[in-house]
Amino acid sequence: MIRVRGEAELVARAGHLFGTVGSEFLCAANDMSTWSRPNDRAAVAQRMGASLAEGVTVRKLYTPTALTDEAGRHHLFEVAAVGALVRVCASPLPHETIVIDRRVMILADPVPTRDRGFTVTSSPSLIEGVCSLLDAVWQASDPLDVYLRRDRPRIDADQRKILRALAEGLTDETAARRLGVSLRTYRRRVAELLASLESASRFQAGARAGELGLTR
Amino acid sequence: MIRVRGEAELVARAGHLFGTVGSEFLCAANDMSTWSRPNDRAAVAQRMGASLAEGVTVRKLYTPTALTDEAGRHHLFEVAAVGALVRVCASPLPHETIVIDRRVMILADPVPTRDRGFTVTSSPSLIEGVCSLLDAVWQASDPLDVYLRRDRPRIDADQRKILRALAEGLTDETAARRLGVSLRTYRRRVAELLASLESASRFQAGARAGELGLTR
DNA sequence: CGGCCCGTGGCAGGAAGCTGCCACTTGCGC
DNA sequence: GCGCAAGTGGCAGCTTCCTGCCACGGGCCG
Repeated sequence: MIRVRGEAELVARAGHLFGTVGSEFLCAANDMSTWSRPNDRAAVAQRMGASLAEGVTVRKLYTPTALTDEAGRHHLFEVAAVGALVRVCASPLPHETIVIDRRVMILADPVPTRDRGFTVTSSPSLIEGVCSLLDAVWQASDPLDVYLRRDRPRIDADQRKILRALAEGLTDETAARRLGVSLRTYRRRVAELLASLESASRFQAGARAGELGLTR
Repeated sequence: MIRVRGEAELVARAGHLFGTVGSEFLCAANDMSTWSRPNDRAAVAQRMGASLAEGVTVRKLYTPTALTDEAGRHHLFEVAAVGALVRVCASPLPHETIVIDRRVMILADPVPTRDRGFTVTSSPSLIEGVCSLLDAVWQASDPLDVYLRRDRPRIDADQRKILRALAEGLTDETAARRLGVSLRTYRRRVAELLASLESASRFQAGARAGELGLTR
């Protein structure tokens, strides 16, 4: 377990670790303040793209802070586009945490003091402990798209009726009769609803609707 | 930072820390397996009571596992009764974590291997990092009473996999292949899931699952 | 060993859901 | 009137999903 001061020293002493990702890259932080310089960030994105191509899982956990500035949003969309899993967490994450292959962990001190401190460790017990916590936070967080979709799909009164019928577990036939439309039309409506919820199956649509609180 | 093996050694080398709690005692774990012997547990409860009387904040975070056996339930109610804050977290916490006054941290290895390993550290950066994660999980968790009030279906790890496949909008065929079971078995599982969610249709099950936050 | 329970998987037949096609109505503007 | 667009409903054929039935392969117990 070592301590370093400043990004420069971190890069010097642990930078090589970023090039040797084997299977998993995990990162949790408030925002993108660490790799503040655009070219650094671009380099990171590029390397990440290469890793993803090799089958590495990349998970990034940020708070809404990361979405406030345009650069941050852009970066997140970018990494999400190349296949990284991005989630947004409601609680603050002042200590940026990076875990590589569950073998090395980098823990940053909060907020960029002039020379930010970093703790680098490879202790399995520490890493596993932190990872299980990270996993717990991860589970409790929203995927980027879900977070952004919050209250996005516009659902009108008619669609809401369909939604409610579906949520009650009615068969299409029953629901159609209740709504006073033909089976064909009802199903058309359901299909439209699935489309507006961007879902491939009724279950998925239900899940989305439930997450978004549309069923209550 | 030191490593110890077995509860006995932990008590010998770090036991004194439990007596010197100044302001905060934080504990997160799957269940009560650590202090498995009843008299130990009673002693812990007693000391905790004393601490609480002195104005110490005690926060305990457990998973539903801790509530499965009668002894665990009892212990949790007991500590909650004397003023400890108890919350229940949906994600597993295999590495028991104890933090005292944000100055000392004990990280346990998972599951009682014969001689369970413990990592004890007083590194501020590590502790603060872990604490911010713990706080994040804490925030996302339900207080014990809230948790108990909500009657949610018990979903095990296998069912959760099914749930996730469904929530992704996969067809049964794809999902079955991914989970490595036959189509028949997969559908059996889905049917079981619908039953445990008391749903008549997949949409309804999705909606329930979404509402209960089971899809993340 | 035989008998039993349980979980699994294949199969088949049926139910439910999906959608393209077309015909019909309604409403609007020319 | 005609033409056009949009919404509806019936039909058909397809896919997906549901489930009862039976066979097979462990474990477990007497």
